[in-house]
Amino acid sequence: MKIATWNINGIKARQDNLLAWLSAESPDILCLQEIKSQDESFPRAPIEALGYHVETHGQKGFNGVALISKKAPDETCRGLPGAEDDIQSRYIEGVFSVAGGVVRVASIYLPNGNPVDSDKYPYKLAWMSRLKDHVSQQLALEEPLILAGDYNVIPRPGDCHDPDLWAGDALFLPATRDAFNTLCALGLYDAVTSTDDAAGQYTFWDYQAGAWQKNNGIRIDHMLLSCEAADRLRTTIIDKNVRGWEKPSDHVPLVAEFSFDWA
DNA sequence: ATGACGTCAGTTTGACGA
Repeated sequence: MKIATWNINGIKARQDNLLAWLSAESPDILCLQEIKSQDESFPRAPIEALGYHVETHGQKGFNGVALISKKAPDETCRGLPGAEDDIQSRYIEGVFSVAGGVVRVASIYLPNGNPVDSDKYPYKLAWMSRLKDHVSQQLALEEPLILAGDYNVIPRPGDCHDPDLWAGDALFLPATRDAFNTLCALGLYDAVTSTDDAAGQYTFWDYQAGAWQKNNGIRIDHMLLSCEAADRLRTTIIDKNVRGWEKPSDHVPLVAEFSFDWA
């Protein structure tokens, strides 16, 4: 079973790229972030025409996440629990039946947090704390759990081209990395570094200043796994080729192959 | 160098992103 995550930076602007990628790669489950669309205006039909089921959690203009899957989830959860007054659409979770049990998959769009002297940074840290609380509950289920998405966290200096440039940024501040490490310390495995610990495995290149051409990238899209999921992980691939397509997203897909089969 | 570049909302320029 192939499970992927991709921040597409606008579903309407990226529809052709998405359909081409789905056709070429045929993932079983794809977690999308930054759909920048309301649920009712999400272009479901052409995706369904490829044989996919679509679950969205959108909002007007910004943010928005979705789950695209070859089979419908048995249940879904929209929004990260723990703050009923949070109206930003950044979390959707689905439970999928597979042979011998279930896999629980979340599409996550963690807040950026810049500028750090605004209320956006405390919102980011509070969101990470809520995520930790939620994940600790989910881990008690002892299920295969896959937390995939744009974390807006550069975990290590080797996950960016020039750490000095990121020193004061919300993606790389010590408090940000501490929160990410605290989350991982619940017992999660990073799919990328578990299979290849090398530096420079970027998932994002800015549109500006020729970042792609200079390979000035960062690794901020991650797939964190419970041990029950990590036991089934076969391979992980960052599909950086997609960054060179026409009208690309600034993020590329992260794809993991697991030894699960549909029920 | 709070800039470049891109998307969205919805009217032409501002908010937001990383």
